[in-house]
Amino acid sequence: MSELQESVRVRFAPSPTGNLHIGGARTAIYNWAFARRHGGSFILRIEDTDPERSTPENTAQIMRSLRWLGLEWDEGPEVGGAFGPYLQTERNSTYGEALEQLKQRDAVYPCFCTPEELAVKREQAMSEKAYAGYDRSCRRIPVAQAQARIAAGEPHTWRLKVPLDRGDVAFEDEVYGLTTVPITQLDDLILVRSDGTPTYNFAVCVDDTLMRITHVIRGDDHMSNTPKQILIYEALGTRLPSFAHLSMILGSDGKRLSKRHGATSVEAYQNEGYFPEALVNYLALLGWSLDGETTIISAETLCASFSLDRVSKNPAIFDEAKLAWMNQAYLKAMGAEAFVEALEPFLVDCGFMRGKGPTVNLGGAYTLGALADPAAIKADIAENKAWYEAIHGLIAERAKTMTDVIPMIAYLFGGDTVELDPVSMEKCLFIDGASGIFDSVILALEEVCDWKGAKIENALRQVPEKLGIKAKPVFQAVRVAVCGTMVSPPLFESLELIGKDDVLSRLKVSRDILGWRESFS
RNA sequence: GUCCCCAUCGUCUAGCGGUUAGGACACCGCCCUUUCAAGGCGGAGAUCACGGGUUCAAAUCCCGUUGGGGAUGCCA
Repeated sequence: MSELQESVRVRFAPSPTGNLHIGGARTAIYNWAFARRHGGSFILRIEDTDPERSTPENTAQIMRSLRWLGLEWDEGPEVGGAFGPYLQTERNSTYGEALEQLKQRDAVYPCFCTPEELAVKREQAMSEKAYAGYDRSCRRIPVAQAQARIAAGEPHTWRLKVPLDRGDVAFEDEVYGLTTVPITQLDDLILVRSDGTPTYNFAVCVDDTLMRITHVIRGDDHMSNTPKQILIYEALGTRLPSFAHLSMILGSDGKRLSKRHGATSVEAYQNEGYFPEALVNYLALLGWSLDGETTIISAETLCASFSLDRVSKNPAIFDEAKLAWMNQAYLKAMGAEAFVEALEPFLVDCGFMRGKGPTVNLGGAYTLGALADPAAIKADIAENKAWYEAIHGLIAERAKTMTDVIPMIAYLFGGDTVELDPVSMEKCLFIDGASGIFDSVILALEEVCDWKGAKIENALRQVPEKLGIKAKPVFQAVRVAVCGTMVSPPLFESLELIGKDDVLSRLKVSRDILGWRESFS
């Protein structure tokens, strides 16, 4: 790699034709980490030259996702910078100037072929022989004649005059190494469309030059564009940036990641309750490795150690299970305070209000659009921080994402009642002598003054001892009565959080049910 | 069609001429245990896509084949 004689400047240049997807996020992460590693600048540029598919909403969403991931850009939309504007649609005059320059250098020529004509030519050439691009017919039009046609208002594009005597185009890719493309494969590509707007390849070269980009780190799909762009740089007479291409991220079937693979956008993972740190960690290691051993890596370490020569050339299959595992690793490692902060939006969305139960409960699914007042929920969290923080210890070893947490903790919010799961009742509640056991349990718990997990456990352990039965069925019955199901977070801590009065109420409900049941048999 | 690129356990990867081919996820078993997890320990899993070379020695270097991906747009 050549010496970095000037400060590193890299860019992430998404086109806002959709939201930020997994592949784009990884490209952004590598650019960002590379900039941080070299004390350079990370620039965001929006490539919105396609008016058909670009929307301001997508631009906003992409920026939201980047910020959520913690990838702050040093220059770009909303933060400014000395080389703006950073939206290509706002840079039209710049491309116009660049085109003028190329005209003066005799590096371009007008092409009057219509899209229809070109399509016919292409199809014909493809079927007959090896098609290698535009046949350059308009290049042979005499200058005076071309000028006259332009003056007459005939629609035309501007094409690059690829030097016929130039040898093959070669470049040293920072991850793929030397790549050479025969010049015969490169045609006179269109730089400026008939409507005066620049094409992707042209805009990229002009912008990367003007924005002083030193390293172009981008998706693999641009590998074949690179030789074309090198030709444009040469026509412009500007220095080439370094290039580094990143292999693609594939779905579980080895095919290009798409909707049918499930969540592909960063936003979707955010909504599913993944942590940005975990996503960044996972994505960073999907195609790059520190040493082959490290699986959990902080953003700081990533920024201190990222290098292009350890980027993998192989396309990688996106493994949801590993991401989920990693997310849990972050969940376990994060402090209770940070956990509550992350949990709050999910509680608000689901309408979980202490004592009032989950507001929206559709057959076990807690969905967005709750009825509870968000302000009230937030206030309750603020006033009872310790209570909410205790949840972390209950679920960290059991949940992978925040959306896992929600159904897991619903029972904590029911106040004096809980929804009882029929299967769990059948298996663990309706056991021999259950109502007697419950009488003892209630009696024992009523006597607990200091309502803490350890005290509750002591009291509860005495029940099976006195009755001369095993502890397990007793605990399981209590679990069902208080938590609603036979599978739940730790029992004693749960009882502590639910509170003595509510626990006793729930136990009495079950005791009554057992009483009625026994009276019928 | 033509051009470019890629190829190590199911998955992500380490490896850069000499290793019992290492780690992580997933999987299986045991331990722990009031449930579920988590954790600990152990296991299975890769003839390094295939075929030729080069070399005393090849997963590592070279050539070919096969398979996959990308480009070949007035999309990016």
